[in-house]
Amino acid sequence: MSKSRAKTNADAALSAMIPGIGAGKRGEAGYLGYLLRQAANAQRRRMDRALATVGLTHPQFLVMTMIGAYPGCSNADIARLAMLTPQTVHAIIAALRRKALVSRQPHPVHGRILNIELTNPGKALLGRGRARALAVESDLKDMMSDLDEATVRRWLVDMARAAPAQ
Amino acid sequence: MSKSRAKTNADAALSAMIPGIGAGKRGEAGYLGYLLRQAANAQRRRMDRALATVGLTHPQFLVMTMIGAYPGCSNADIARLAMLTPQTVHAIIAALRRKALVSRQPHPVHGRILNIELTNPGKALLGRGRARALAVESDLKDMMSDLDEATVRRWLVDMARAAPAQ
DNA sequence: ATCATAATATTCGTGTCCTGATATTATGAG
DNA sequence: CTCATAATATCAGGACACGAATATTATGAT
Repeated sequence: MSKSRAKTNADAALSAMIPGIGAGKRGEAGYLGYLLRQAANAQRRRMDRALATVGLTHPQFLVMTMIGAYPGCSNADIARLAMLTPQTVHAIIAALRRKALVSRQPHPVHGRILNIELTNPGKALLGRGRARALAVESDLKDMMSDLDEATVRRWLVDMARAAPAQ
Repeated sequence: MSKSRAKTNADAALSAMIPGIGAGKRGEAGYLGYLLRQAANAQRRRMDRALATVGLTHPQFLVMTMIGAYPGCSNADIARLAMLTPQTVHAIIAALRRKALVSRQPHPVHGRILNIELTNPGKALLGRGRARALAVESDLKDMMSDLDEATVRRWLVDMARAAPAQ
């Protein structure tokens, strides 16, 4: 019903009222929260498409990236880094363990913590995923000026900081 | 492990390396895609908390808002507006029908389409949810200048426009 | 030493959200 | 009219993502 494909349209009268992505409340006049969701949604889909070529979901890639950056971190550490709950990370780690991309070792001192690390196949796959992710990131930067980028980055960090404590 | 609550900390050596929300790659120097995800994540949680007081999830509120704005729209219309797949919207509509917040009528002409409308209890609940949502939106606007807001809005719309076709 | 507090890992149930697939109904071209 | 094309609604399956709850282990104060 976005006017671009009104060829086979069941109810032109109603459909004509429904705006496309840049129009009406879906455009710059819309709610900030809605626009943020719309943009993040698009980004998530771009990343999922890109990472599907190496057999990873974007949450899996995110968690593997965290583990690569902080080898030996715990489930709870990852949850905080990724702004997810421990339960969610648990499910993602379980999927990665099933694929033998990560392994866990009991903490040498603390009896409860399990240290998580990438396996060799995990490191290799992460490298291939990173190449895809960087290509997407690069496209994003090309979309705006350096001046705007500074403003946008500051705003994004402020938005995350204003989050309620988990 | 964010330094703010390092009281009971299992592994201070590793934890000290892990940045908080505004620091390191979690700050303005991080990947745009990651920052966008982090910000949208925080916003989603704010909305879910606010809407939980009226018993709605934020996708349910979003879909009800669409139906309120375009009464008689179809499942497919909503999917396009919310940037979701028809299957996802189907699940949300099913939940709303279980709660008797929306109803469906066969399209008067088209034999396949089902027109969706809010019930009276649905309209009432949407009104109460809207008050909560507007309070969150208002807080967002207070966080930045009018000049920055224009830049941010333009960028968010560009990000959504660059989405791959569903 | 004990005991409240807190952090960890985990399970359960519900609600998104996607890809893939199927059945039904319209529409347009021939 | 007929048939290819497309749009609709829906089912099935898998992967997040959350709140609530449980069990285990540490820590800190008394």
